[in-house]
Amino acid sequence: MPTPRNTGPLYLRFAHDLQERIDTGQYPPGSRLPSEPELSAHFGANRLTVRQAISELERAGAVEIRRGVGTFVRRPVVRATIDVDPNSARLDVDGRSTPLPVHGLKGAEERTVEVAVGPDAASDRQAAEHLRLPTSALTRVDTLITASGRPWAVSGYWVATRLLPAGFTESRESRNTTVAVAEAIGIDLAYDWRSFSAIAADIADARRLGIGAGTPLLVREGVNCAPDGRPVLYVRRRIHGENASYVLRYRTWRRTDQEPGGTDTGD
Amino acid sequence: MPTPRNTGPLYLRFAHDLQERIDTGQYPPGSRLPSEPELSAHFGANRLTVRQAISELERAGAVEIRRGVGTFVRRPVVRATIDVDPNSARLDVDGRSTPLPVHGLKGAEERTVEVAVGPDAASDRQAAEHLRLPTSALTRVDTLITASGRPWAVSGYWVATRLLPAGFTESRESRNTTVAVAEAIGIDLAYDWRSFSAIAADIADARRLGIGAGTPLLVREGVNCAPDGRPVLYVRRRIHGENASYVLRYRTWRRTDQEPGGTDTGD
DNA sequence: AAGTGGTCTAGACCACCGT
DNA sequence: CGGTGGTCTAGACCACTTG
Repeated sequence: MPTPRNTGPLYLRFAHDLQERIDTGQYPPGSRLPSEPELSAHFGANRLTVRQAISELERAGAVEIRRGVGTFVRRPVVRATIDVDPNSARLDVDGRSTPLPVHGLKGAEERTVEVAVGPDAASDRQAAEHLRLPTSALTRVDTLITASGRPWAVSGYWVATRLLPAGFTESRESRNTTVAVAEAIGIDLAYDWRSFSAIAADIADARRLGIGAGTPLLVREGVNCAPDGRPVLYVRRRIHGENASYVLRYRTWRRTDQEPGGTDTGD
Repeated sequence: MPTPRNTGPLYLRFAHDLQERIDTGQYPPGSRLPSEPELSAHFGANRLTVRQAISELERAGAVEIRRGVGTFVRRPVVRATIDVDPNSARLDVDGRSTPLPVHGLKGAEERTVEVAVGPDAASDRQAAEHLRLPTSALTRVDTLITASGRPWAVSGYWVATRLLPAGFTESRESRNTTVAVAEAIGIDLAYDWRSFSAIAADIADARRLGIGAGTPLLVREGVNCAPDGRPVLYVRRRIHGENASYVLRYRTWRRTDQEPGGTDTGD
């Protein structure tokens, strides 16, 4: 049984106190917490101290703060689920793209945000390593995927500059950037590897996604390779953690039939 | 080019200002930022406001704060990588466990922290749904995996109480809980599905992992099933996001030979 | 002992939301 | 308009680390 804080900083005690009230149903999902002045009076502490406690709950995902309205207990989140076929390494079939089905994501669009040649940040060096090229030989395409108009994910695509046709940097919108790149360079792409990790949103990503710095992001990285096995494309996508879940189904692989016309985002 | 904040709250402007100095190498990785009083004087703002800016950078993972010492620019993190064989759904081969190789994780141990019968929280209801049983019929085993003595991941294992032998709740330590469960119930387990997502550490997990609430966690969920396909075991593991990355290799599947005696954590 | 970050207070003003 | 949360200040004391 975890200790119910009778020691330590006040704001942590208050946070645990409030969390317990949420857990026991005293503040059920959707309900409003007492206002900051009310809690301040109740705990006999300064409003800033109470705010720090509430801030802990918000960072932990337990409450949602609505400015000018109040602080509310969050309901369980519903994630979009993305099926990853553990067995198929092919991205294209018969020249047509077969993006993975995404369930629970509506009205998705992928828009190019920025195109840079020969960048040199941490992720650029990562890409260079994976593609076995110097950063100066790479072009990076950054995109933003929105769903129903709201930011859903940011992605970076790295590919050798010399493979890209001259006009490529002009294309500003596409339904699936991986497929667009594959078509532009005229190479049939297959998966080499993919990886999943979690990071805190840095300040730049936070701004583009309209979330706070430090919000958990699900990171999907991967390399696509040519038929001869040479790595060609490195992708690094950051998705607001609450919005997605990648699923590997090992038994009976079948497309779920809910969400007809499921969005294809290149996942 | 992202806007260099000339508007908005002071603490965000300061945060962007400092982030830019980090990006441009004015404050290189490992270096110390000016102290809070120094920054306070430099920006001409209250120390609390400066602290709020630094707090943004810390949440974004850009700096590390060491109490009594200073605030330092973080170096790139090194993650343990866990290979996921996309093609094999079998957990046991010839009655021996074949856990997945983990690279970069040293001195791992899994210890049972708590055993509960018939719980009823959000994740318990999730488990009940996946196993198609009421929560009252389930036993949950919580474990903590440490690496070199430091917390690495917390896990929950849910299984039908009636399948477990009487003495199972006594076992306090095992090298691999999934295998221990499989042996205890005498069923050969295979993967049904696995999923990856990212969440903010809630207050309970944060305490067990020794991190702050809201820290990004990589969540691996999964169901293991019996040979006849019935779901038997539901696992939900939360790993400090910075510490792990799951990798699916689609080409030449081979065990990497670095990290000999690689730890087996049931991944 | 000196310097660092961590917590807390009291009070003020602002921005946003609903009625 | 009144109530909510968001930002900022000035000042105080504490806990921790290093020399």
